Amino acid sequence: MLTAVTAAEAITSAVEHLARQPLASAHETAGLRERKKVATRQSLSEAAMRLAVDRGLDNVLVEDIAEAAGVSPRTFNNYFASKYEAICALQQDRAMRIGQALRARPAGEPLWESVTQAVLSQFGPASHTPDKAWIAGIRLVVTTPALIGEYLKVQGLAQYHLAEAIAERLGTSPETDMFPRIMAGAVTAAMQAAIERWLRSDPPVPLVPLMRQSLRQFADGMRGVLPAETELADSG
Amino acid sequence: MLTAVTAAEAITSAVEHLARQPLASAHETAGLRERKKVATRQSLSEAAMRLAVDRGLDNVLVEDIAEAAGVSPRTFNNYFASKYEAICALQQDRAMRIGQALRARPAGEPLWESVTQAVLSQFGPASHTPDKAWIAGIRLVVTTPALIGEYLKVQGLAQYHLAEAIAERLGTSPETDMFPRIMAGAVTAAMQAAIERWLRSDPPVPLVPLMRQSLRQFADGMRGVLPAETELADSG
DNA sequence: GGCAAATTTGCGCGTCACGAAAGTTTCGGT
DNA sequence: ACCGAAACTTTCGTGACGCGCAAATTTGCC
Repeated sequence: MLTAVTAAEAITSAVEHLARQPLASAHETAGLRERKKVATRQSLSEAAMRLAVDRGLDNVLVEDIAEAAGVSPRTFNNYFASKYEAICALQQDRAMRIGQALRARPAGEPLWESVTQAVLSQFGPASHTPDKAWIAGIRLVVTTPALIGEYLKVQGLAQYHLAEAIAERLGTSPETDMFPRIMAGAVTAAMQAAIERWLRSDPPVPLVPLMRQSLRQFADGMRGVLPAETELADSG
Repeated sequence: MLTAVTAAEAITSAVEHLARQPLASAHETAGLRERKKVATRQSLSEAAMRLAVDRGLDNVLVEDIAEAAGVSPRTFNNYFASKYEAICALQQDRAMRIGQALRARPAGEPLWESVTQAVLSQFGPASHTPDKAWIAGIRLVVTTPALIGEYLKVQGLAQYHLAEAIAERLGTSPETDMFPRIMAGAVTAAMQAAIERWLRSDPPVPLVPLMRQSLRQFADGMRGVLPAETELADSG
């Protein structure tokens, strides 16, 4: 794995590297080959998560995960570069699907609404409180120091993906317009904030309203914070 | 390294783990102990960066870095968990300093201005085009797949730090108000976007104006995108 | 059925992360 | 200036990891 690429191409390629992974949503399509790959990937990811949740991350070897998924340890590494990556794969997939969801929104719709809907669409029906396993999973990821790094990495990559989708909607090129990136950063942060706060909610509340509220706080907060209309800006 | 912590506390603690690292700015203060630690850390980080830049990341062992810094390999791991971490330490430190800079802004100043100044203050004088080594360093980090992950992680942690500083300024608690997190996410993304674009600038341009422009694009972009004033919002 | 391409697998190696304990340096009180 | 405690470094050892390589197996397609 050598390292010569043109600057910002690399990020894109890194994003694609993960984006290229078959999403679970590719269920319907394709031949046996593809379906098996998806299944294996999911198997591994789920096994990793489950084992880590109820046995403790440090007590799970790659070997265990592979065994639980019925493949050789070597195959594990064909899918994931580390057990951390395997554990975060679900988050990864969901994050990637948000970009897709955004592209699928009706053409005329205002960006804000599209983004909101795209995001919310990936967290189930509005009043749905996620099941125990999912909660335990997220909690594990957000709680375990060793996983936080991976989590942040996933979030970061998701930003690029989301930014591309936003740029498409705005009809601008990410090469010249920095706004999509920024917007994506804010939206991603809004999601994270909502999730964290949701994790802390003691009588557990449904996630989606919190998520919606977070995006609303984004909007409302910005209004109070934006500087006066840019007057005749300086240097370039 | 076991893993039982209360949910969102862990992130904070992870942030602190890195934030707690002595910053190079602690130069002036403290006894010999502290100063040596800072020196060693910096030594290691610089060695890692330099070696990676001109020899290729894959041709640098932890052992090499330790040797170049004049310490034992084991000591390297007392400071950094991986060579990637070592390489990104400079970015790490700068990111952390932005939070400090924000806290140091005059009390009455509007948030937007404070943030802008805090950010810009960490990228040198306005017309200063960074030196070759720094450029090569950033390019390496943003270009090498294996380092991108670490970079994103750093950015993610920086967000938390920045968010805390913003929350302080706004006088709200990050526990209940999600806006600081979101704002921090946007600002961080703005910085990244500016840096990437700057890396791509062919007749090299100074970074600071680009950074300023990015923040301006943030503001201007938001104005065009914000939804109509929230009317009587729903569920909570 | 059978060939080409993709995927899985076994093997091996160099590297890594980190616990434990002993050695060394710094600190603070007297 | 000395001494004991605390902090930091080092040596040693180990289990695990990440991945290149090449052989074996499975899948896709005609």
